[in-house]
Amino acid sequence: MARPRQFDEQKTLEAVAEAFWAHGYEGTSTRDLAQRTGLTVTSLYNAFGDKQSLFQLALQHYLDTTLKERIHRLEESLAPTEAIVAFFNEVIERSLSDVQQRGCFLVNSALDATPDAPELRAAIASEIDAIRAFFRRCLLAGRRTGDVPSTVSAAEASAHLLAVLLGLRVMARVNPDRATMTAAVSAALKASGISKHR
Amino acid sequence: MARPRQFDEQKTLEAVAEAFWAHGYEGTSTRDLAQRTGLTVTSLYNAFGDKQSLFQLALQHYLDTTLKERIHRLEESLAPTEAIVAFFNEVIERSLSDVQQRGCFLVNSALDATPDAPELRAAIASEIDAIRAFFRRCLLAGRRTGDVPSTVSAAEASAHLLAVLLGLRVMARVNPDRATMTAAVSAALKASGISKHR
DNA sequence: AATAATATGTATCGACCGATACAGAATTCA
DNA sequence: TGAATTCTGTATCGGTCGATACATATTATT
Repeated sequence: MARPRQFDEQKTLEAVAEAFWAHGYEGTSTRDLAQRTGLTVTSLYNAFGDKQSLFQLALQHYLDTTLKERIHRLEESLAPTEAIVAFFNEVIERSLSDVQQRGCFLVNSALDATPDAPELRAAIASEIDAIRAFFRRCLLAGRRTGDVPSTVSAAEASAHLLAVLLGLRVMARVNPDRATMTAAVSAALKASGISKHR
Repeated sequence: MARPRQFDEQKTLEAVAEAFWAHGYEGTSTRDLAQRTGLTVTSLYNAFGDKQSLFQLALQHYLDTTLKERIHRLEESLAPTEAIVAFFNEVIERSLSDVQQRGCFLVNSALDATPDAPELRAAIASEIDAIRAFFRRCLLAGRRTGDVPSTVSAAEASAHLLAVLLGLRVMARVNPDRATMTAAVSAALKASGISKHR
């Protein structure tokens, strides 16, 4: 028994995420967000709470629609080793096609999160570990199918692949160069017992 | 024919760097810097220019005294492959011993630098490439001494090691875990033809 | 000692920050 | 239709931001 919201919350969170993604938490004002979303500051506060919770909601929305979607889609439609290869390929293509060179919202947030926001840090750490878990599942599944030699430690290789992925995202932000990125990925895949050709 | 400066510029830049390192550019106010250095805002502006140039000077000071010093020291005193191993070991130990979990000032700055600061981005990209050049020199030298097999491409392996290093720095900021870090480094070193034991 | 030049400290500028009070518009339920 | 409830827009709050003007203190040169 009340007036319904006159804007699309999902679209709004996407616009908010893009603003935070490009300029960071401190570098984005609530007025910027209002202009970017086409709403008023009041509506934003009314719908999503204060700036901190708005940031977390936008980050979560980004993760759900981008990262988790990617993991789920690749893991379901491709063979284990192919899923890992495709994952890296998508990250590279995304990094190179973004003219704003925003890198990864999650990684940006990881470095933007100051020590005095422990719950945010914990949430980010959890999401990052989910990526590692994805690598680990693929590696173990690949071992069962015979695509990954049993001499490769899943724990070690998944940590290794995660580090390379995070490193790629830093490169994407500051200097996205295809040759460097593909070289790094190629070496990492070889080390994990995954042949390059897909 | 004038009054000499009554503070140590190097010490001041170190204090400034630590503040920016921990809280980022936008998250550190000029008043924070004044309190942290024990100076007045006026003195800071008088000696170093505005906030932007103060940031760049502090970053440069950090790089000269930490990163470049480390590269120079290791490259001069150790065998090529040992220099790489020692480099990663130092990074891991530093990451784990920092209770503030600040990660790497250079990497933090890389992600903090917005797209509308191209000269800063270029400077950061240049510094990052210097790390890759260090890896490359070590790999090529290691090949000459026979410690690195000639089947390892120096271009590919240096990009790979750089990605792992940057990834480690992200991990250090959000969740510094020794097991994950050492696993990632161990796999990367093996892939580069560098035996783990030092 | 006189003078020129620089450093320092206080006070303050205009702009922007996050956040909210308040009133009016809009919509659902009775 | 009437009333309760929620949303939206304007205006504004106190605080902090980066930056600077100004006066004073301090030092090197003449």
